[in-house]
Amino acid sequence: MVVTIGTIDRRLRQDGPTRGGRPGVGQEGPGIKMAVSPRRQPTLDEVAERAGVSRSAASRVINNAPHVSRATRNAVEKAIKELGYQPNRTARALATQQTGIVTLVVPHDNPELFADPFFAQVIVGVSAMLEETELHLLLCLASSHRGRARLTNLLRTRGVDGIMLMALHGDEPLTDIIDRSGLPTVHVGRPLHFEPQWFVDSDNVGGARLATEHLVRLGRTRIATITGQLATEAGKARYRGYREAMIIAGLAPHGTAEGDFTENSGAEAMRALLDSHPDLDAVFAASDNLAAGALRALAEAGRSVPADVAVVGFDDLGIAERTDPPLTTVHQSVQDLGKEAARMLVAVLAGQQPSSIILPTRLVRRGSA
Amino acid sequence: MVVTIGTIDRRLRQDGPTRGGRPGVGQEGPGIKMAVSPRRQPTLDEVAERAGVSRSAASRVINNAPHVSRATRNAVEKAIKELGYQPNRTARALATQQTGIVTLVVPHDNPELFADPFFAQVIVGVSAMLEETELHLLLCLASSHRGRARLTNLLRTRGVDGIMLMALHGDEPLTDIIDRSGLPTVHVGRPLHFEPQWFVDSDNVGGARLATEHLVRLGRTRIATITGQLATEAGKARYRGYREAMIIAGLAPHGTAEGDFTENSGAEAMRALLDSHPDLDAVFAASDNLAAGALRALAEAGRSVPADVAVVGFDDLGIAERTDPPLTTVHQSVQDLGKEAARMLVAVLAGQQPSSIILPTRLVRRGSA
DNA sequence: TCCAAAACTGGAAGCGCTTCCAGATTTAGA
DNA sequence: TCTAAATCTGGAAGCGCTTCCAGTTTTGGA
Repeated sequence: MVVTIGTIDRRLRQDGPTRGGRPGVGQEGPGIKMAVSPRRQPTLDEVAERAGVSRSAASRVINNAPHVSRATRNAVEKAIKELGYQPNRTARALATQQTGIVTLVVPHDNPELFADPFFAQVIVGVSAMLEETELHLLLCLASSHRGRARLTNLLRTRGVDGIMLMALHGDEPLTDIIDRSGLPTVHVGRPLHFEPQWFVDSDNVGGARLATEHLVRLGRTRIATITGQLATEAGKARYRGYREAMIIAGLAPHGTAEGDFTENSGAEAMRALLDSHPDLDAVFAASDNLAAGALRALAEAGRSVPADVAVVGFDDLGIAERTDPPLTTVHQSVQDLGKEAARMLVAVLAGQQPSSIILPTRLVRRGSA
Repeated sequence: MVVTIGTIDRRLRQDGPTRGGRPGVGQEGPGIKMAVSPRRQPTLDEVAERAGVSRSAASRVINNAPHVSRATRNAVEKAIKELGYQPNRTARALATQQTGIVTLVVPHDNPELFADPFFAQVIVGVSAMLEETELHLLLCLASSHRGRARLTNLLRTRGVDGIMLMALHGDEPLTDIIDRSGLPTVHVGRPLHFEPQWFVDSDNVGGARLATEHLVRLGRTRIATITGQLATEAGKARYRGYREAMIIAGLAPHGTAEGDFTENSGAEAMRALLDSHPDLDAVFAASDNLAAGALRALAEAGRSVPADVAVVGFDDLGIAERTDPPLTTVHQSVQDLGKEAARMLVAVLAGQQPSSIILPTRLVRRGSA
């Protein structure tokens, strides 16, 4: 039977002693078991018995531990194969105190924000790296209070072995929660107010310099900038890169407007700049979204790009190719960001002390500058 | 170039063979433990002792089970509060045979594909729904052979309680793996060759009809279509919707070209259509990406949209607003897709028998038609 | 006041695996 | 051939929680 939305009865746990099936949901009574009862998997004991050895011997074989004779190993391996045995993950986790799961935490006040391709790219990178290990990825989008509570619970109950945190805003209450958990944590992008022990970040300052220097090289002298939130490390860093490049070039900043990394804010900022500095001949926007907005505003104002005003963006996550004109921008490899973060976390979990990493950026020339 | 930042000094307990940290990775020797040793969490026994009751009583309190006197409950709750106790997730999972984790499986042959905003939206929806429960989300991007093996392992070792599967292609080997696992599975989007017991899908046929009917209503009569892969349920369904609408309108299809849901393939298909049916006056593209490509090709061919050729897309995931002209398209609520899938899985896990769901679509009028 | 029924309680047996340890077996050196 | 060292082995004790069960206490009706 198929029903269109609206008709379905969405009661989850109704009154009465429904067990709900979830540990910790907390109801009473004899629970309903899972609708689909999986056939029982063979246990280590069964393997051991079949192989005619003790459970410990079997365990040693499985874990590749020493002190196993050739004969024992063979017998156990045979039994494993015959039974199609796979060690139970949970039992193993309980015994070893390690879950084999790491989490990527993405705080966000607005679910839409997660739709930014940035996150998808990080996830792709993380996941590509983890695929080479035995670790699995738990994705934790923590927004609401409830979301944070869930995360706290996850960490305190030792539900994961390690954390990758995308620290977005300045004062993320999550950092505290995470700190308190004592779990190894790798930051994807640096937070605003401190430098974590382990992080991987793009070279935002360097990238912004690259962009600005490019504009200088084109002979532009009245170069404005549209920044991202300055309450963001990336926002600050890109702004810094711009200023440094300007100073080195012996130029004075020619207009600054703060956006919030969105296209609309970019358009708005551009309008403000055109207002305050009508003679500007170039603008460095701290993200492609901002730049796209700026392009729109410039078009509306009748300025041609790049003839009248050259524009450079930052990110190169796809939008840059679709603007009109296509955007000259600073490319950062977000997948690598994720990949390196995962690699770093794996190293930490293995007891190593990896160094934090700053990934290079590069200029991609297209039509807008 | 990768710049490493400083050397962080943090005490580490070195020496001895590295354990690798991962269960199942299989090394020998006395391992180093985790770099960061978390302070031990209090156990249920400690709670029970402090409360002066038995462990079972304490457990009952925590699980809200019946047969607990007011006094016992109070004592235990007090102890819990004082100790800051949180039940250990793994231990509980072992005892209850439920992990409290569900997985969203996204098969993909190309990591880039995952960057499609579609997935992000599904994740946002899933995650929003799960936030209301005690369940966590494990994201499984299974591509390579290794990825599939990992998934198999995850399922066979009972690492998750349930599955949400985005069945993309026709003959996904994963369906087999998943079937075999016996775990409750909800499909996000229907697979090509069979109708699963539990799925949630958008009304692709209806949406395509909406789109085509709109073109008919505009007075267009030579309406072509650019389909997605016909080896895809969505591709097939949208094509079907188009044909149905045409039949109802008493019109004959006026050109069909198959794309693969990408912008480039859309452009290519459009060129082919212009070639074979130069007199077409409208086109229904089975996705916004396809439509965006079509718009490009039309512009290149000097046809004006919508004057010469009206274009309608499908999806409405952001791109539609940014094309030139903005795309009239069929809106599907992908977040809801995720949300409903999660809700359905939760219901199944709770022992219910939810009905599958087909979510409505609606036409969004913009500039292209 | 008494007694059966209802409500509560803690002991104990798991869940499936790892790992310590003491004893048994090999191995190799003399 | 004998013995110390090296290697292997299985028993047993966890990991931290749930849950069955039998015994104990309360309750309430007569």
